[in-house]
Amino acid sequence: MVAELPPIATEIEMNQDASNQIKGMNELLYRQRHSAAHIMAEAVLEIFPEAKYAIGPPIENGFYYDFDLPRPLTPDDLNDVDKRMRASIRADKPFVKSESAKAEARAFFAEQPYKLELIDGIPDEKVGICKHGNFTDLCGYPHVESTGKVGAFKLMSVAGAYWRGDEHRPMLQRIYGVMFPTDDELAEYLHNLEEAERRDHRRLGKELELFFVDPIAPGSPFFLPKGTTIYNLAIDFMRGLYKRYGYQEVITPQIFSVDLWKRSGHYDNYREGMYFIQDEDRELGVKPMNCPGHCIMYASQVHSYRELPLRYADFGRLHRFERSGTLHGLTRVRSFSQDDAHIYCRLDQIGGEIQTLVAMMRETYSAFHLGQPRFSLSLRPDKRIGSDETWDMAESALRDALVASGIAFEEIANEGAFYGPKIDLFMDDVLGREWQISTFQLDFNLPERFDLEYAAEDGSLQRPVMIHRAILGSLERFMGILIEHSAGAFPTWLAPVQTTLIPIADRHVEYCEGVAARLRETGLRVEVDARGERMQAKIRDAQLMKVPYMLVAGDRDIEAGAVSVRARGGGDLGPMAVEAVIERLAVEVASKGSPEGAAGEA
RNA sequence: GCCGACGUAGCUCAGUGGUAGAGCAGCCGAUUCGUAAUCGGCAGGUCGAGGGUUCAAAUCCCCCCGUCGGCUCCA
Repeated sequence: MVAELPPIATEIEMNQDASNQIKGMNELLYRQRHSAAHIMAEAVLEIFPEAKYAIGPPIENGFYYDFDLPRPLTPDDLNDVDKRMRASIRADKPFVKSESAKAEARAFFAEQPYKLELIDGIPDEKVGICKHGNFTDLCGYPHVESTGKVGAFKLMSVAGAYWRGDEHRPMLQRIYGVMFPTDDELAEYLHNLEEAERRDHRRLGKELELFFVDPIAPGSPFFLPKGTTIYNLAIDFMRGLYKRYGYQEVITPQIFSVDLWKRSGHYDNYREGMYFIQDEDRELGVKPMNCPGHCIMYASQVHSYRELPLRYADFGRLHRFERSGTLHGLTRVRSFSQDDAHIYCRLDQIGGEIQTLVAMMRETYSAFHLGQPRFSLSLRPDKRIGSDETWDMAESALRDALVASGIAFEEIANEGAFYGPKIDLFMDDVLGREWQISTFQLDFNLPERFDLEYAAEDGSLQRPVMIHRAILGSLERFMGILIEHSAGAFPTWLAPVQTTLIPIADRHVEYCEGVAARLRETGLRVEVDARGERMQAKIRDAQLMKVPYMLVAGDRDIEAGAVSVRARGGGDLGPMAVEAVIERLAVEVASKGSPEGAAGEA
């Protein structure tokens, strides 16, 4: 295996434009991170010569490599790997690329089952080989010229990872590292990580007294009064939209006979995600989704084309079994409710409905001060129901609606559900993990299974199409994302406590209670901090609880019929008349603003 | 579920075979103060559950529960 490839510096075209697929990585960084993975494998093989090595790609903030090792890695091993990597980098060994015939490569990697499997999966006749020092790897991707050219790195963790992500295949040990071009950028990244931990919704949920989870109910959060306030405000907000956008809210059962789940197909396809209860005479399933119940409701009445689109909204509580290892604060839970709705409409109404959903989504993301989500459009999979004409129609209806709304989106072939194409919206959490929030899914299947019909203009009976849609998605998950994006400093309309009255001395408590009563009359959520603490301590505590406005009252204020206003983040705003404060807060609440500025754009 | 780490007071954490600790929070008392922590006292733990080793276990071993990170960003 010899034949030299062209020198690295002359652009080797990268497989599938690999570096563009990963967020925030230019080609140099891609090469550096990829090279670092090779250097790490070199180090691990020095320690464990018998190790089997699998794959080691560059990733968003660094790189990883998967190994099959004789024993679990310890933190000491990581230090050892780190040291050996730095030695290799100091030695500045050149990366030498070549190609070899598959047969030669198979002979070379005879003791490396994972490499052999990779070779089998490569369509070309020749495979890439990359060597530096004594380490040789199967590799078709570009590197830096030599080990000394990589950036600043730090090994982060060891984790289990199934070979090829398949839980039926062996579990390997994955070492994660981060790498940036310079020491400063690495330090900044590590600093940002620490900052991110401070705004982790699980931490803030406890600190701000919003929610907690207890081992007594894994994956099922308890919402404390303050968290419940926010949760209900989110629901109120959606109800407000429903009035304007023509939705009808409904209430449907929690537990259904398995007959329903058999008819809907959930029993066959989703059973492992459901909870079942044995009644005295039959088996019942706790609902993981509202859609079958809504279909029963739709079918309970006769429908005319004049009623369509018919929009049923439901905040019903859903239960889904999630594997214990996947539970995560509010973002992956077993018990939750959604701002769920199902729209029954004609095929030609799909486009208009989607455009309306985008408008609702924009209002919502703006009101909650979230940024722009990432959109994806998932197209027909191989295994599907419905005719090609129907799919053509449905896919272009979704695509056209997005284009008409000026939305940038990514089309993903083959990722749609078997029952229809869908649009998903994703937001990052504070650690850069992406979660699905909103979803708009077409469904040709359930109307079929439940034999849903409407009377058309010509008197014939037609089948409606169904749109599953949620804008906040799981309210639990939404709240988790909301907490992290706001760092707990919610816009005023959402803050569980909107103002705290701070009497300077005991003799000012009565006045504060009077002001608080006046504020409550206008619908504000107000507390009076009447503890025997100093004003400074009360301010500090209110700041830590991220209360938007602190109203301080002492002798001077009482005399003037005023309060001294302090805004969260804005400092001391000086004395204001009580009625002026009410006016300011009313405007801010109505505009969904915050003390730090107006509502964000979505 | 699987791999690894972790689980000590309400919270954050110290304690690695020999009498369970600190800070904050809580309670009581004093202080009545002008924009991010007033002072003093008191109380608070079957050391996640169960089993084992040992004269002796928070500490070592086994098992269970839970939490945290990870489990295709595909040579």
